[in-house]
Amino acid sequence: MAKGANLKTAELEKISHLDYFNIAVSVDCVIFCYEEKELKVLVIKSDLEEFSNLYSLLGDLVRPDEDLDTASYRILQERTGMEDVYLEQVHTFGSIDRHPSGRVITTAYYSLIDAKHQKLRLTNNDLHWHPVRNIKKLAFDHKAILDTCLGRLREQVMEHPVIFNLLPEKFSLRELQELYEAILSVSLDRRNFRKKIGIKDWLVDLNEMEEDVPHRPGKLYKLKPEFKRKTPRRKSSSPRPQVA
Amino acid sequence: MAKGANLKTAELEKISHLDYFNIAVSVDCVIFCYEEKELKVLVIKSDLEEFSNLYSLLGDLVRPDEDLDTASYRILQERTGMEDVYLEQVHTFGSIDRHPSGRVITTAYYSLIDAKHQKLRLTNNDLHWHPVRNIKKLAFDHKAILDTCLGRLREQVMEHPVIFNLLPEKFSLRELQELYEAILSVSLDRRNFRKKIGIKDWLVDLNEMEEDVPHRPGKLYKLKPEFKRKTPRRKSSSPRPQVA
DNA sequence: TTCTAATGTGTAAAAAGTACATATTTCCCT
DNA sequence: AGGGAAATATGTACTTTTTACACATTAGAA
Repeated sequence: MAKGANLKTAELEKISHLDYFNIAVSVDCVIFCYEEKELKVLVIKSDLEEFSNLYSLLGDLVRPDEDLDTASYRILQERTGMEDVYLEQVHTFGSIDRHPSGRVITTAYYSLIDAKHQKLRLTNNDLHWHPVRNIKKLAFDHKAILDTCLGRLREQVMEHPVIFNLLPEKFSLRELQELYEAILSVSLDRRNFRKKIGIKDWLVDLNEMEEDVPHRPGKLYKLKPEFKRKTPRRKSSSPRPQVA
Repeated sequence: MAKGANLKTAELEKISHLDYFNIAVSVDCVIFCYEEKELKVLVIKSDLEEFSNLYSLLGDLVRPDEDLDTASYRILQERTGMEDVYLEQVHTFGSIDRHPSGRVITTAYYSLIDAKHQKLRLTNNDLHWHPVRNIKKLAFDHKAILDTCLGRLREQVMEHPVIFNLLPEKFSLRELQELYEAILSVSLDRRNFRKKIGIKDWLVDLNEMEEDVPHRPGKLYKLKPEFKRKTPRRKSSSPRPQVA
């Protein structure tokens, strides 16, 4: 339940018998970055005793005055300090017993950020980037949440220009290809990859070269500005319903 | 808020100041069927005064002892009497002001059912099938929910064999094509359509013919059993988290 | 200067998608 | 019983996309 759940126990007791308002609502963020040629996810040591040896995703209860997208954005900002991030809702997990302290449903978001541009707000809870492929178990149902979000990312990555949120502004085609390979866990043919990316017409050739690489430098590219879409696709708050 | 929200006002008042347990959780079902060559959705007259002239989707508050998938299944069953239905979670809508009587977040599901096999549980609220293409406005944010679910259906329909849940067990290729055309709002070339369906290898030729058609009857097909997937893709309740 | 490691590029074959026309079968009507 | 209407069934040429695959070039490092 992370922080934010600062309810006095007495109050909790008082409402626990009520049928329809005793479900808490949280959001959990699967925050991906790409670092050292690996896809990583931001995790933190669980502060629940039940899960004392496990890590969990970053999440928090939704405040009564914020919508879900705002809540996920807040969590991301609190932890990474980043202002302009790509976030997308994926799925809501609502099993009865998914949280040991009570009924909490959670809406999962995934987020893509450029590891270079963020500074983690360090806590004493061992907040850190963890390679996705090493993660076997997480607290709560967070492993299932991670898997679902990774699945969604994989679905989107070939169709939509979202992957660029994981890279710095300027990148080489090799970096881009390695990132695809890391996300999809496949290896791709270089020529076919370049052809395919070329067809999509997402990139601008910057006429600049890589620097500080221990081999022949490659050209640098950036994403065409019209494809930058860091804010959620769906509007964060739908218009108030109009009475006929 | 539909039925189910039978809280006494005093109790409501008592808890309304609490920060984190005053968000109600509902599910809304976008129940599609295919009838008279049109895609239709099940709607009901809103029972809120604010929306007295509008229809809404079928929804209800989630009970404390049921998970989200179960709740959507219950709603569907209560209204259509069907046992074995295709249901899939799409998106959770959580704007602060989406519901006039308070903070209610809702998880939207879409469902596909064969119109022939259900009998609506009639109410005095004008529950009925409404052609999707005629719907301009619904109560709450239900029009946005409908649009989102229709969009998801369209995304899935060419890739996954879900569409067959809208058809009877046996169908002709013409019926199938007309259904695709209704969902996608396009018209398709018959020969190319048959080729494409053939490649997917989803169908079994039943060696039977249509009957009671006013023209030359076509062959009947059915979906191969291994592609029937009426239950939700994601497990309806995730395993209890295991402590390390 | 030579070696190494990566960049950059093209072509042929296979698969999938698109556009398009004619013969056939059944029903229905006279 | 025959003829017309309406829908079924089917194939081919063209284009586009996908896949498999090899060699010359460049810059850094030794």
